[in-house]
Amino acid sequence: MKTPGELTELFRANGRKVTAQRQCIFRVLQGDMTHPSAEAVHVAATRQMETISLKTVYQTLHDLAELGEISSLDLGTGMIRFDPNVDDPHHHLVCRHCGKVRDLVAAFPDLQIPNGADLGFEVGSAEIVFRGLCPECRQSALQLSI
Amino acid sequence: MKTPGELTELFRANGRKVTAQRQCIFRVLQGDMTHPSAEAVHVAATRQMETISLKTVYQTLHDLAELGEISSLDLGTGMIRFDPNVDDPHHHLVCRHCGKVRDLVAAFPDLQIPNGADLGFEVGSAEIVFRGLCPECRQSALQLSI
DNA sequence: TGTTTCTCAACACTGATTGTAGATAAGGCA
DNA sequence: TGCCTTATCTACAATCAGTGTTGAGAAACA
Ligand SMILES: [Mn+2]
Ligand SMILES: [Mn+2]
Ligand SMILES: [Zn+2]
Ligand SMILES: [Zn+2]
Repeated sequence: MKTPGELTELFRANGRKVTAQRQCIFRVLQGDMTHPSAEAVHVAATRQMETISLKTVYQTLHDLAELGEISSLDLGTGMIRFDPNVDDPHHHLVCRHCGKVRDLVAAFPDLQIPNGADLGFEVGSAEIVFRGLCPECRQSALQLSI
Repeated sequence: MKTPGELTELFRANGRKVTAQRQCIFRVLQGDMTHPSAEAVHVAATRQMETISLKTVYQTLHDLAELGEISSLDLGTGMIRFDPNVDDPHHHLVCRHCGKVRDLVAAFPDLQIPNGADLGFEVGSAEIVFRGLCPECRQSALQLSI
């Protein structure tokens, strides 16, 4: 994702208006590695601007996704997650207990589908999702089993 | 997934009652390779038993998943999909246009996470989702672009 | 500054899934 | 078989993430 300043110019260049709410959301997303849900972005934005509505957050997240500045991910945690890291290709670690999502920057070169196994699909992308327990949930699982 | 007869015994052995509705759902799932949603299972079940309720379908699908006879998949198509194929490990092809899901039976052995890249996660499983266009949607996309 | 067009925020709505509770039926036993 | 206990079934209401609508308000641009 670009910086808030660059996003301001990008929005103007695309005929979108730049409002205080949108700039607030730009700042909130800047450097956020947690893959926040719309709700989480709203909570963080509210700390800077009490009256911002959840709908506005959704709108702006969709605008950013449309411009390719963030990506939206459905990782099975019950809510769409948004990812400002669109510059390096990566996969994801998902905690099956608390839903935490972390980047896994690693190349897995051998995702070639064997001949004939693609059943006629025209395959455009492959995502790998690693599911497990994050350090925090691992810790509490340990304590429970003692 | 076991056969309807075996599932009947399994349910009884687990203290669950075997009803005509449940057996109807067993039959519907038997050999279904489409990874149906609960709604799709309900539609198919209704053809054999007009009055079966959607809630009963959800309940039975959850029971089967709890017993390990089917698995439930969230592949980002908007609905949970159910998979009676729990016997051979496989990955999935998902059509990004119509949501069709197909098995991809192929081993991708090199999914080892590089040392230190797991961020302390205890990784239990890795799923690969291949997204693209199914043969039918590919065909209609072709016709549109001519 | 005035005009146009986009955006804001409140509200109602959707669609998948879950919760509730009384009616009903399964399974065990005499 | 007939009764009893208990799980299950159905209809209905509720939830929850996300979307559609609309009048008020603000940005862009001349
Ligand atoms: Mn990411
Ligand atoms: Mn499958
Ligand atoms: Zn966790
Ligand atoms: Zn398709």
